[in-house]
Amino acid sequence: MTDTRWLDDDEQRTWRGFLRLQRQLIGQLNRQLQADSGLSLADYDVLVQLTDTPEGRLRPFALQTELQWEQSRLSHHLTRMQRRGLIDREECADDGRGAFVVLTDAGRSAITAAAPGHVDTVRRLFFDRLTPQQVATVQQMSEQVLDTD
Amino acid sequence: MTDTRWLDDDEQRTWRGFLRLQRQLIGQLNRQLQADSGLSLADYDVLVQLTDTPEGRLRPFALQTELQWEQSRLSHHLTRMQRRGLIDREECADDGRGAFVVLTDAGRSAITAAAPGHVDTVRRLFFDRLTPQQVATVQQMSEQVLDTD
DNA sequence: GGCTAGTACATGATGTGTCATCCATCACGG
DNA sequence: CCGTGATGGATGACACATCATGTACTAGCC
Repeated sequence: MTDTRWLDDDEQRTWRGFLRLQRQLIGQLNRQLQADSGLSLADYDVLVQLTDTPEGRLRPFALQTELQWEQSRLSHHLTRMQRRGLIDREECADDGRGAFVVLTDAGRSAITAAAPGHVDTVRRLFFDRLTPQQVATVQQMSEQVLDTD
Repeated sequence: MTDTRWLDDDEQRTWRGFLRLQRQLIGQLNRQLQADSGLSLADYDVLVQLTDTPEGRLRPFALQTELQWEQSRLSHHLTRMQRRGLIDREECADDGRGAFVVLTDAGRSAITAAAPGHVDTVRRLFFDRLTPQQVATVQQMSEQVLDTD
């Protein structure tokens, strides 16, 4: 057990800043979405995946790998979204265990209504405040950090 | 109402990458802390603030401004931490409305035990995977994005 | 003193994420 | 056909975050 290399002041500032940045961004995005269209960021992500398919239907496990969510989180979330009428579940003929998640009309109009405002907010809070060089760095970082695992 | 400037593919990748990066990092940090010392990241942050004071006592509103938490989140969280014996509440003589949050012995030993492993993890997952230049960019970014508001 | 704001904090309701666990079904070797 | 293990998915319990609201006290101001 070697000695811990504590974070120096600079590193502390960076780390705290990163945590705060991330919490602020997510928080504001969530509030904007919630206020303007009654959706959460998670709802939005699910709906986007569904609208990206021609039929507006996906197997949950496909959604799961797209979103990189835990399986039970997805299941719970789908239950809540179904209760709110944004999606529906259908049985899967091919696989007796499986199911389909289907976009409802309400779901489709919700995402259609929400998208412009959300994209504007992402642009305003994130891209507009960073230089192209910084944006490129973020891209690199996410690849580096995520791949190394 | 002008037309929405949608995100191009590159921007989409960057944004998704950032979201995923952040979720992964927080998730792993939380799991490590939880597994190794039974604390959450939030617990850890509260305890750090308390240990930074000579007496291990702070007014909740001071904690709030340090952590930048919502007041009710803090209050709920303190209730849970108190129930687990990590902190205690005391009345404040100066201000009849106020209170003090005090570090208990259990709380102090919990943070002492947790700190090395947590710092190691932060280093391993974040700092060790980034170049000094990237770290500097993160620092800049958090300042830019957070100040602009 | 009495009125009015504002501050410090708590609480309840509700939505969200995680863990552990369970059930049904599929795939496959015997 | 029959086990055995893997896969697709649901569920209950619980920790956590947020919103709206409530309570108690302080601090002016008349």
